[in-house]
Amino acid sequence: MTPRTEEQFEEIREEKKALIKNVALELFASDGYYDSSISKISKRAGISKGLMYNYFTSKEELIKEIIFDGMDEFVKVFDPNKDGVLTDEEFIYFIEESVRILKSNIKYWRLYFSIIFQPTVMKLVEDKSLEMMTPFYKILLDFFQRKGSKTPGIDARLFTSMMDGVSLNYVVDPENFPIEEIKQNIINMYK
Amino acid sequence: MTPRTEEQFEEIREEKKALIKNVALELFASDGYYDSSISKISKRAGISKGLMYNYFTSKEELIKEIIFDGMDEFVKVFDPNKDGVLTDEEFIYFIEESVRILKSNIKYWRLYFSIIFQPTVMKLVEDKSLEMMTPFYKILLDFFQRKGSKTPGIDARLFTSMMDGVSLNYVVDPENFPIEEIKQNIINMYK
Amino acid sequence: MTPRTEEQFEEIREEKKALIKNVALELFASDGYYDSSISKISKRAGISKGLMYNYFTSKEELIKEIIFDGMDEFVKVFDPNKDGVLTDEEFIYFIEESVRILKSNIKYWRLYFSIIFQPTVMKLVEDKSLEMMTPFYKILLDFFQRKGSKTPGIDARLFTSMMDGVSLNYVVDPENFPIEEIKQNIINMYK
Amino acid sequence: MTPRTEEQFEEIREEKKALIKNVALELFASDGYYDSSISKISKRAGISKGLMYNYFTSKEELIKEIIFDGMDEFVKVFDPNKDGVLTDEEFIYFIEESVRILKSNIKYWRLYFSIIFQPTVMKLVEDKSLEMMTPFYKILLDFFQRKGSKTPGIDARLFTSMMDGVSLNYVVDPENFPIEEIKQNIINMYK
DNA sequence: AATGAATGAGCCTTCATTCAT
DNA sequence: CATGAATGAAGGCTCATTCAT
Repeated sequence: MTPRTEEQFEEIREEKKALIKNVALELFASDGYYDSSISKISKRAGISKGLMYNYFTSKEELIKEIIFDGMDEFVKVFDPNKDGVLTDEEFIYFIEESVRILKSNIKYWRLYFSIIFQPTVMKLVEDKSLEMMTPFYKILLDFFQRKGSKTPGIDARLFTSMMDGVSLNYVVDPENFPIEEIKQNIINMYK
Repeated sequence: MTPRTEEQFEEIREEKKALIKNVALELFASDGYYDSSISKISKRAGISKGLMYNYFTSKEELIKEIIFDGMDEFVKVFDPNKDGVLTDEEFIYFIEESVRILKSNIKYWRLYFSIIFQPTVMKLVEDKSLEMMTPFYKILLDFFQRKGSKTPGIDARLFTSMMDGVSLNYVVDPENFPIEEIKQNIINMYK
Repeated sequence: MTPRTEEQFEEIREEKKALIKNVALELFASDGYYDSSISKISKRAGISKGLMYNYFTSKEELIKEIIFDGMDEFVKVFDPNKDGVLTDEEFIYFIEESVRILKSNIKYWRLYFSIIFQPTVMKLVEDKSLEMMTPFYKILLDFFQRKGSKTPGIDARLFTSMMDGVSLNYVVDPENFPIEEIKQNIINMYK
Repeated sequence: MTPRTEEQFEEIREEKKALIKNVALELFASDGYYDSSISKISKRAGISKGLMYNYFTSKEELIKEIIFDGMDEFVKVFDPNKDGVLTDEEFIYFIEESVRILKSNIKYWRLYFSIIFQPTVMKLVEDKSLEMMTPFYKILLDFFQRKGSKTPGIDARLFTSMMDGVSLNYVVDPENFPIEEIKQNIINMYK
C-alpha cells in the first residue's frame, strides 16, 4: 500500500531496460535491424509495445544505446591508456584481449559489423565509433614506429584490417572458425 | 518495319534489366537495401513501378540477381580453375587480381559486405556464395600445403580473413585506405 | 498533531484541483486540447500522472470543469438577474463588464472559443453553455423591446454577434486589438 | 489493353483528390481535425488508407490544401482589387457578397473558424491567411477614411469584428441564425 | 494520497505488390 | 510493353487510462 520508493522505481527501470536491450541485441544480431520490429522485440521481452517507449524514445535510440554500451564495455575492459605505449608483451596482450572481448560478446560484434554497412544506422553511431577507435590506432601507430617500421601507418592499417577480417569471419560462423589457432598465428607473425 | 526478332527483344530486355540493376546497386550501396524502395529505384531508372515487376518478380529477386551477377563476374574475370594449382607467381597474381576486382566495382562489394550481416537478405544468396567461394578456398588450402605449412587450413583462413578485412576497410572508405601499399605488404608477407 | 478535519482535507483537495486546472487551462489555451497530454499537464503541475485521476476522472472531465468554472465565474461576477431589466446605464455597464471579464481571463476565453468548433469537446459543455447564456439573451431581448425596436430578436443577435466577434479578435491577438476604443465605439453606437 | 494516357491519369487524380478533399472537409467540419482520422476519411471516401498518401503527403498537407482552396475561392469570387477603392455601393456589395460566400460554403467556414484556435493547425496556414486578408483590410481602412472617420482603423476593426461574430454565429447554427435580417441591419447601420 | 510502470487501442505513414487500362 | 492508381499489411509511435505498490 505504501508507494514504491524512488530506488525501487530506479531498480525496475534498470532491470527492464537491460532486459529490453538484451532481447533487442539478440534480435538485431540474428534478424537485422530492419527485420526486428519494435513489436517483435516487445513480444519477445514479454512487455507491451507502448512500454518500449517508456524506456527508449525511439527505435534508433534503442540501437544506439546498445551499440554505445558495447563500446563503453570495450573501452572499459580494454583500456590501452596506461602510458600510451605498447611494449611487445602488451602488443601480444592486445591481440589476446581483442579475441577475448570478441568471444565474450559475439552477438554484439555481429551487430556492430552489420551496421557498419547500413548507412542509415551507421550515421547514428559513427561519431562515437571514431572517437573510441582513434586512441587505439594512435598507440598502434606508435608501436610500429618504435619497432623500426618505415611505413608504420601502412603496417597499422594492415594489422587492424586483419583483426577486422578475423573478427568478421569469426562472428559470422563462430562454431567453425578456428579463432584460437588463428590468434596464435597472428601473434607469431609479429614476433 | 520488319518485326523484331525474338533475339532482339531479348537483347532489349536484358539491356533494360542491366540498367535497372545498375541503378539499384547504386542505391542499395549508398542507402542500404531497406531504405531503397522500389518506387525510388524505378523513378531513378526512368521506368514505372509496375514495369519493374515485369523484369524482376520481387525486390528480393532484384537484389539476388545483382549479387549473383557480381559473383559470376568475380568467377569469370578471375577463374583460378586452370589446373587447380597455385604457383607462387599465381598466388601473387591472386592477390593482385583480388584488389583489382575490388577496385573495379567498389559499390558492389560494399553491397556484398552489407548483406553478409543482414540475415534476411543473406539467406537469399548464401548457397551460391558458398558454392562460389569453395573452389578458391580449396586451391588456397592446396597452395599452403605445398608450401610446407603444417596447418594449411589455419593459414588459408587467416589469409582469406585478412583479405576480407582489407576489402572491408577499403570499401568503407576507399579515398583514404592505402590499398596499393597494403597489397604490396601482403605480397611481401607471403614471399 | 491533531488530525485534520474533513473540511481541511476538502480544502487541500480543492486547492490542488485549482492548481491543476490553472496549469491545464494554460496549456489547453496555448497548445490546444489535443496537443496537451495528461502527462504534460501533470508534469507541469508537479504531480504524478496517476494522481490526476484522483482529482479528475478523465481528461474530458478536466476540460469540462475548467469550462464550467469559467462560466460560473462569468455568471457570478456579472449577474444581470437583479430585476431582470436593463436600463440604459445597465446596458452600458453590461458592455463594460463584458470587456472587463474578457480582459481578466484572456486564456479562458481563448479556450472557450477554441472548443466551440471542436464538436467532440463542445458536446461536453453545450447544455450548460446554453443554460448560462439564455438569461442574458432574454434580458437583452427585453432591453431592445423597451427601446422600441421592431425586431428585438434580430437586434439582440446582432449585438451578441458583435460582442462575440470583438471578443474573438481580442483573444486571438490581445496585444494589437484596440479593445478599449472598440468598446467606446460600441457604446456610442447604442446611445 | 492500351495503357491510360497521361490525361486520363490526370483526370483520375483530380477527381480523386477532389473527392478526398470533399469528404475530409465534411469530416473536419463536423468532427474537428483531430477526431477525423485518416482512417475515417479514407473509409468514408471509399478508398484505402494507403491511397490517401498517393494524393496528399500528410494529414497536415490535406487540411492545408482544403483551407487554401477555400481561400483561393474567396479571393477569386470576391476580388476587391478593381481599383482598390470602395464606393458606398461597393461597400454594400461587400457585405452582401460576404454573406453569400458564407452561405455558399458553410462547412468550409466552420472549419476555418475551428482552426483559428488550434495553434498547431493554425500555424500551417497563418501566413497565407494573413496575406489573403490584408488587402481587404486596407481597402476598408481607406473606405472609412474617405467617409470622414477620425478613427478609420478602429472603425474597420469593429466592422470586421462584427462580420466575424456574425459569421461565427451563423456557421455554428445556420438553421436558426437570421442571417438575412442581420445583414440588412448591418447595411442600414452604415448607410 | 501518491507514484510511475504498464497497457492497448489507435494514430499517421510507408511500401512491396497487384491490376485495370 | 507500360503506366501509375490502388491495396493491405505492417511499422513506429502516442497517449488516456489502469494498477501494483
